[in-house]
Amino acid sequence: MRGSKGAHGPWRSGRKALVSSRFASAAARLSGRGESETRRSEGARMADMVRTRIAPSPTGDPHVGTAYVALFNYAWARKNGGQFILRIEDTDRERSNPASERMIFEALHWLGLSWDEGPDVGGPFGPYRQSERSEIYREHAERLVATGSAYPCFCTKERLEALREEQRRAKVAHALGYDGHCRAVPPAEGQRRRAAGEPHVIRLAMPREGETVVSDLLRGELRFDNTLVDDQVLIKSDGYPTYHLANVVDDHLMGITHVIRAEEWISSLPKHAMLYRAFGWDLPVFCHLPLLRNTDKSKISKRKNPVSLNYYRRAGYLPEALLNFLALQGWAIAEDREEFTLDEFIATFELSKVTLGGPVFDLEKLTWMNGKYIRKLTVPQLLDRLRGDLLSDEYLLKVLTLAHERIERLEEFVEYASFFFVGELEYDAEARGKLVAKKCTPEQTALALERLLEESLDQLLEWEPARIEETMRAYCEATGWKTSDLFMPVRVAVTGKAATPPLFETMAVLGKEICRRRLRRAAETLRAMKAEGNPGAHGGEDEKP
RNA sequence: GGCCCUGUCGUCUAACGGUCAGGACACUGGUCUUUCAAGCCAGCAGCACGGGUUCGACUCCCGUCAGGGCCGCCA
Repeated sequence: MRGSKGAHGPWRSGRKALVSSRFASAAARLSGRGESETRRSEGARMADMVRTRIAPSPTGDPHVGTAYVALFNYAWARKNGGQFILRIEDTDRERSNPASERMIFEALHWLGLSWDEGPDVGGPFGPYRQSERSEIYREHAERLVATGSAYPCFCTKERLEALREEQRRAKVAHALGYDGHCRAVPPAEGQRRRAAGEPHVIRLAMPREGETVVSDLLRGELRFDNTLVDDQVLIKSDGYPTYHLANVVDDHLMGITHVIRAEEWISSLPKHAMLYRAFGWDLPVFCHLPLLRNTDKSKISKRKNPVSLNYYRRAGYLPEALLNFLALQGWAIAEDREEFTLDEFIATFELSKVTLGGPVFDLEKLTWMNGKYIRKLTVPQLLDRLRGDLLSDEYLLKVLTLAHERIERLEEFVEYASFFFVGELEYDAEARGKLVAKKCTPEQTALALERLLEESLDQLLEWEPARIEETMRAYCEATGWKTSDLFMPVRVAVTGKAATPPLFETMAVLGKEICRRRLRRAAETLRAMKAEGNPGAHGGEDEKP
C-alpha cells in the first residue's frame, strides 16, 4: 500500500502493475472524469494519490486499537500527500450507538488525527456513515444476484444453529460454516419466494474449487483453499449489509487505495477478494497490521488492559505521548531513537517496514514515555494541559456544583472533592468496612461489584445520572440486590468515602473510566481483605464460626 | 478441531549473509541531591528448536514446537 513515490521494497514486477492501474482508476474517480480527460500534470499528481481510511464500528467506547490502526493509515496518507478518510461502519443496528460515534470523533480529535472526509466534515464520496448508504449496498447485492455471484438464502436461524451444532459434534472441522443449502434453489424460485416476502438473506456464492490468492503488502501472497471458505452473508434479513459487503463496496466507491487494517481480518480476505472479482473491480493494496496484545499475548481486551481511549485521556496521558508509543508498536524510526513527533513519524514512515510480531501493550513503558513528554513541557504549558482536561473550568464547575452546599469554608473544597481529582483511591479502615455490603462477605461483594460493572455499567455509553441510576436499579432488580445494600459499597468504591454528594451525579461527573477503574480496584481490595482475615467486614454469615 | 498469521533480551524493537547481536522500558548497582523524582554512569538479560543452502547464517528454504487470529444475519 504505497504511492509510487515509495514504491520500492516489496513492490516489484507483477504487483507493481496491479498497483498502478489501481491508482489510475482511483484517480479517475477522484477527479470525477475519465482518466483521459485529466490534464497531464494533474494526472501525474492524481496517479500518486493515496487514500486510506479508518472504519470504526460505533459499538462501544473508543478503542485504543482504533487509534493504532488510524495512526498508521493517517501517517501513510499524509506521507504520500494523500487523503485519510473516516467512515462509520454502523451496519449493526442493535449495537451501533450515536454516543459511541461521538466519542470516537472526540477521541481521534484529541489525538490530533484529522480526516479529510468523514460523516462530520463531508466530502465528495459521502455519505460516510454506512447506515445512510443502504440503497447502494442493495443495488450492488442485486447486481451480484443477477450475475449468479450471490443468491438468496432462506435458511432459518434454527436451521443454521442446528447445522453449526451438528458440525461441532461431528467434528467435521474442515467443513465448518454454512453448507450452501440454498444455493440449490433455482433462481426463478428464489425470485418468487423473495417477491412473496419470505424472510431471507443474500449470500455470496464462493467458488467450490481452486484457491484464492491475495497479496498482502507485509506478508506476501496469502493463499486460501476456496472449499474451506463458506458462503458469507452479504445482506442481512433486515436489509442491512454485513461488514464484508459494505466494506468492499465502500472502499471501492470511495477510492481507497490502501486497506490498512488489523490482522484479525486476514481470514475474511478471500471473501473480500471474491467480492472485488465478482464486481469486476481492481483490488486495493492490502496491509494487515499486527494486533495489539495483552500481557498474555491474547488480543488486547478490556478485561486485561485498559483499552478505552477515554481512559488514557482521563488518566492524563498526553496525546502526543500515546501516539508516539503506538507508533513504536511495529515500527522504529531509527536504531537508537524512539522519541519523535507525529510529523517526524509521517516524514519517515515506511509501511513496508512494519514488524509483524503482535506487540504486547506495555503500559509501563507508555507511562515512562508520558513522563518524558511531561518533562519536555514548560511549566506554563503543563498548566495549560491541566486546564485542558482535569482542571478545566467545565470540570471544576461540575464538581463545585456538587460540593457547593456541602462546604463551609473554601479551603474545605480541596479535601472534600479530592476524589474527583486523584486517580487511584486509597481505602482507609473505615472505607474498607463500608465497602462490604450488609450481610455479605467481602468476596460476595467483590463479585457483585464486578458483575455490576461488566454486565451493566460497561455497556452503558450515555454516562449520565439518570441512565446510571436506571442501569444500577435494573441490575439490582435482576439480581435480587436491595439497592440500599449495594449502593453503599459502590459509593465507597468510587469515592473512598461513605459521605458524598448524590451517587449517580457523582459517578457521572467522575466519568465512566474512573468509575470502572475504582470498581475494579475495590473488588481487588475486597478480595485481599478476605485473604487477610476480613478485618473490616461486618455481619458476613460465613465468618461466624 | 480446521484454516491462516507470527516467532531477536521479561516487554517494545535494530539487524536486511560476515556486528563482541545495538537501543529503549522494567530490574539491579553507582552518581548527583536536604528528601523524592528527574538526569547521568554501569550491570543483568535474547537470535524457539532441528535440518538444509552457503566459505559464512538472526538473516534464505523445509520441518517441528510455541503463541495468536478467524471459523456469527458482530465488526
